[in-house]
Formats: sequence, C-alpha cells, structure tokens
Amino acid sequence: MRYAFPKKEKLKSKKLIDLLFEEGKSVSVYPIKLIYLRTALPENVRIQAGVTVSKKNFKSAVRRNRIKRLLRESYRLNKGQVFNNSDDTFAFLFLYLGKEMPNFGEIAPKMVELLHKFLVKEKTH
RNA sequence: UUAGCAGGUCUCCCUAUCGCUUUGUUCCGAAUCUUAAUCGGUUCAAAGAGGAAAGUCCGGACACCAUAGUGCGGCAUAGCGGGUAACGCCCGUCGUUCGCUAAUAUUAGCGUAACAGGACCAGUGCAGCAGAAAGUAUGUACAGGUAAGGCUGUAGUGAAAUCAGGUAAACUCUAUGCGGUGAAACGCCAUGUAAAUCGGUGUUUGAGGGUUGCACGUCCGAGCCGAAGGGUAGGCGGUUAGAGCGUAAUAGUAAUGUUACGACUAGAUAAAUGAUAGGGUAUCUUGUGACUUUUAGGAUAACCUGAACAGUUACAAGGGAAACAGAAUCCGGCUUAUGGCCUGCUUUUUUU
RNA sequence: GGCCCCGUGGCGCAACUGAAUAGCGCAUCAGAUUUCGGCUCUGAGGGUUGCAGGUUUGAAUCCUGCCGGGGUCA
Repeated sequence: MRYAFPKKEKLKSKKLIDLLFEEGKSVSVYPIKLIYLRTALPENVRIQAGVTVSKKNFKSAVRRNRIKRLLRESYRLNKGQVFNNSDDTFAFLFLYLGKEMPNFGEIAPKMVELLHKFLVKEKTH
C-alpha cells in the first residue's frame, strides 16, 4: 500500500460537501470529527477526503494551515486501514473541533482510533 | 547594565524515510487511417512564501463600461522648492510651537521633538461659567484730559474685551487634482433545465436597460417585473520578468537620476511549499580551571595567601531556532505586529 | 478578493448642530411595607464613552491611526 495523497483524492466539489452536511453520518474521537457519506464520486477513486478548521477557533491563517496539514498527514499515513477493509466509495470530511494547538504526536493516534471506529460502525450496518 | 530612537542586515543548515504543487523529461496505455497535439498513469531531475505575504489607509499599472459628454453635487490635498509613473509618500528648506544650553533681558545656537503650515480686510455662524458688557459694546473705581462727552490710560472677569479681535480638524472661499467599476474586472469553452405554469405591465403615444449621487443629453430596444418551482455552480486564458534586484562609476546637500556589467522559472484555487527521526551551528543556562582588574593580610626586587564584581578564554553537562506571521492580478508607499546581530545617539542602575 | 456599518455602567438604548454633574429602563445593593417572599415605595453604588494621538479655552461629539464585532457582493 502506498501512502500517496494526490489531488484526485481531495474532496473539492462544493455540491458534494453541501450534500455531506445535509445527509452525512458522523463519528468522532475528540478533537477530530469525521463526516462521511457512501456516494458516487466524480473521479475514479475509492475515497475523496477533505479537512477543515474553523476560523472562529483559530484566527491565525498560519495555525489553520498547520492543523490542516497535520490532519492530511495523519490521514495519508493511515488510510490503508480503510482501503484494506472496505470496497465502497466514500466522501470524507475531517473537522478539527479542539481549541488548542495540537502536535503530530497527539493527532496521529486519534486518527487511527477514529478510522477504526468508522470501520466498526459501517460493518455493523 | 536597563529602556528607547534612528539606520543597516539576516529570517537556520545537513542527512534519511514518506508525501504535495509546477515545469521539463523517460516509458506505457487510451483515442486516431497515420503523425502532431490531447487525455490518463509512470521514471528521473529542477524549482517552490514574507519583511511585513497582514491592515486595505493612499497612489498607479492593467481590464471593461458610449468615442465617459454638460451642469449641479461630492471627495481629496494645502508655506516654498525638488524627486517620482503617481501619491496623502520621500528629500531639502523657511516658519510656528515646545524643550535644552549660553549670554542677556531679549536674542543666538542646538534638537531621536511636534506641526492638516492657504484665506476670518467676501459673506454667514459660534463662544458655557465668570464678567457691567462676548461683537450692534462700554459700567464701576482711580488717574489724566475737554467747551462738553468713554475722550485716554490703569485695575478687575475670561482662552478672547474694539484690536483690520478669536474660531475654517464651523459652514464657506481660493488654488490644484479626481469619469465609474474592480481580477468575483474581462475574454473563450463546456455542462444542465422549463422556449413550461400563474399574476401584472409594455411594443414607436417606448416597458426596460447601458448609467455612475442627481438632472439633462445620448445609445440599444421587445420584452420586463413578481410568485411558486426546476437546473448549473466546472475548465482555460488573463497569470506572472518587473516604473523590479545587486555591484561599480557618475550627477546631486539629499530624496533620486544616468550609464555599464551581472543574476533571476513560486503560481496554489476546500487553496501546494509539509511530516517524522537523527545530527550540527548561532546562541542560552549551570559547574570547574586559568588569566586580567580591584582590594585585604604577610613578606619587601620580581612573591605568597584570601576575597569581590565584571570581562576574556578552555573544558564538561543540559537546552537548542523558538518572534510576528502564509503569496491569491502585479507594483510604489504608509501603518501596524515582531526575534537575533551590527553601528550611532539618548537614558536607567551598579562598581571603581 | 472588494465594499459598507457599528463600539457609551452587567444588559438594552439616549445625549453626536462641541460647554464642564454623561441621562433613561431593566438588573444589583440597602431601607420601608409583609409572619416570610413577591409586587409596590424610597435611596445608593456602578462609566478613563473600545484604545492611542491631534485640533480646541473645552471632545462621548470634530480629525487621524490602530483594536474588536457585524453585514454585503459571484
């Protein structure tokens, strides 16, 4: 399994994002929340993922960028979990709910836990 | 040693692994009669945030709007001279205020100092309290003076009391400048529905729009407005080499100009430039030793012992880039935020 | 990316054509009334007018620069 996270796997369609907020389900492991939806995607990939950080909690653009990079990085390194255990196509959106600056050591284990929780929830359905 | 001001300068480096974007390139596939081009994947290589990228406060470039016209309105600037593409920016200079110093009783010199610094003999307005009186003046006391009289001076209130009064960051006037809208400008391509329904209004007696704060003028002109409902919300160009940067010479008090040479691929778009691990440097903290300086005691040619603050240096241990901050069409300024280092000046404290 | 508006006691608002004690309602506190509480009545406290400069004799008000909040445009 490769750890690449190219442009095609990024969630960009405004339409899909609106749909996610309307119809998506969610799991969360504080401080990360995952909103997801089983749906068709415009590109020929299994999952499109996006990240978002509230401007209200972090006014500095530098900090918002930093958190988004950490979220992307941790997803990139751990997405193999999902690809190996599921064949459906999904749209993902990760939200950062915390109000404190995290570091990679805090984010990465939470991401692993979150993706595991997601898989368990989907299999029971 | 503390704090500040001004000027200059920098905004870590190396290795490994895993990634992102752009450009070039290798190979493979799709499509096509073939090639080129195109699309998808892939190999390798190169490049990839700032001094403020920020605030959006000024000024431009550039683009579009009818060849941007006229009148009214509106906005901005304000000694003089220069610089500049331009500016509300910068430089020089004069003046005013303030502070300091020196002599002197009003000047001179200096400054990390401040200045929106045209006009109140064009007109209009405004001035609480105090005060007799606040802009059409003139009361009291004292003194002077007249033929007579607030005719003159002083006192008193106040920021200001008849003075060509004060006030324009009051209206206003003068001079100068400004057409409007901003990359969500603008051009091209693609995708999709409903050329449907209901109501109102209009077709040369002109609805509506271009058009901007208003009016006029002018151009287009058969649709337009509302209700409920349906669809799309993608791509490409604009888009990165420039009124730019460095060095030297030269003109100028300076801002800045001129000439020569040289170097320079950031272009993202739910938004790239990152993550992890290890090491190093600048540098910081602590400890030990040596030297310098000062000082106490003893000896008295240079020496010995102890103490203190500061500095220099060597070694060891530990910490180690960490401040403000993320390009979004591009430039010139201003303002604000902020960590080092260097230079100059002012300042605080301590020791001698 | 552009444009516009607003900051006054704890909360909601006045005073914005400069004038000296910055006002009103609710809330808070104290007293009266009541067996107690509420209602009612009386009184009190609470403001560097977002911050920093400037103009002026005098600034919440005028001007400039910051800070914070909100809205709007495809």
